[in-house]
Amino acid sequence: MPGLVHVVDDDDSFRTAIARRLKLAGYDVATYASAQDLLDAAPDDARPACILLDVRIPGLSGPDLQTRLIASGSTLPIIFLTGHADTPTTVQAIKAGAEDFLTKPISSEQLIDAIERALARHDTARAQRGRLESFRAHLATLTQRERQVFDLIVRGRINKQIAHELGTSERTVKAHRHQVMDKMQVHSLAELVSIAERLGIIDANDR
Amino acid sequence: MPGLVHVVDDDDSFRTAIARRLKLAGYDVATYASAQDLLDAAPDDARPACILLDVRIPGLSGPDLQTRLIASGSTLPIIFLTGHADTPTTVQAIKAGAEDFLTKPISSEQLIDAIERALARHDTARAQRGRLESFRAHLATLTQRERQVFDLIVRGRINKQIAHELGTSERTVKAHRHQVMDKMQVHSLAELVSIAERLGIIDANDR
DNA sequence: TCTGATATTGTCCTTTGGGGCAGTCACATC
DNA sequence: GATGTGACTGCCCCAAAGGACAATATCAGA
Repeated sequence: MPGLVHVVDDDDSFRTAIARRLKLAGYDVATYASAQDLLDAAPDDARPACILLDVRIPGLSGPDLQTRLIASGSTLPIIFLTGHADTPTTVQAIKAGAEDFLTKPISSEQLIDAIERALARHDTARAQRGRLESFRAHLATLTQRERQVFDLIVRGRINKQIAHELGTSERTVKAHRHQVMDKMQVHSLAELVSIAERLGIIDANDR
Repeated sequence: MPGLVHVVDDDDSFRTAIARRLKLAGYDVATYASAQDLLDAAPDDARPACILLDVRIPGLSGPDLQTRLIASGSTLPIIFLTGHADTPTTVQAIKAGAEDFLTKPISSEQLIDAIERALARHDTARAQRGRLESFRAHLATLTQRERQVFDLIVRGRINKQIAHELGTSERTVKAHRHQVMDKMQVHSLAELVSIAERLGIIDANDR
């Protein structure tokens, strides 16, 4: 499946021109006249895609849209494109994770380079997010008690200590522990700790 | 201890002027006429510090110096300062991890804001690096065999499997395992896995 | 009121991990 | 040749974890 490029620009003639160039290069293209149009379309993360975004557009600005998308949890990489770049905006956009910041006019070669990088990054980001999402989903099925036990397990406590800290018996902890391993779909403590670490559950300074 | 600002700029009058302003603001200042001068001085990571760096200087350019410093493992945050900013350079510098990219003339307020951010980031980066360095140092004391056992332990293998994979006995694995726990100075499998995860030793797709 | 989810606990047994004690073997260094 | 280090291993014992089977208690809903 070809990559999908979401083009957001208020200039009709620019949109059609860039869309033609990108389609020629083998990409699927979706165009939007405003940031709000793209938000309304709610592009999915399901396929390799990126956003080609003008900085100065009526209504929500490019950076505004970037902020909204990040807040909504999107991992779509953004390539900014602008006629006139000012340094603070550039710095801010890149710091916020934009894939690139290009100035018009732009050569097809440069543009396609940037798009390829963006699509590649989206791929890895999606894969990574997919794994984490799956872990988080499992984690969400834990009951309160199971979650407490989970937290103590991955911090290296033994059942006896956990039982004491939770004011219950060692046998009960074993039962919860079993549930945790089952629900998280892991077969070893090592896997469980790996996952907890990747989800940022383990504080570096708590031992 | 006040923050230390390394100022790299080939313009004598600018260096002295900026040094005066920074000292007034309560910082320690070291000045360098060229990138090479700073490399020769080999500033240490031991105290809160940052680099205020002109992009265009004779010899090694600002971005060149940035590349060298990153390659050498420095965690000193870099604030670029330039008379004329071009977009590709700005993008590249920020992507490479520069703390900020400012244009001359710069207000003291903006400058000090940037320096404060840089110093704060340096602090956390140093703390984090310190912890990792300590883990790495412990890891380096493991013998080949212990390291093999370590790798298998943190991937969730049980002693029996490790013994089989290494073609040795379970008792021997236990002995190595003991050495590993001892040398890494941890008291639980969970801690060991945490460390391995933070050092990037566990591949996400190996289970 | 009956049901399902959650939390709790017991007994019994097996597997796994941890470690003391003791000893062999190879290899390098002094 | 003595010494030291790393790798290897057996026997024995204890602690911790895992799981089978069984059971009680609470509470929210249907």
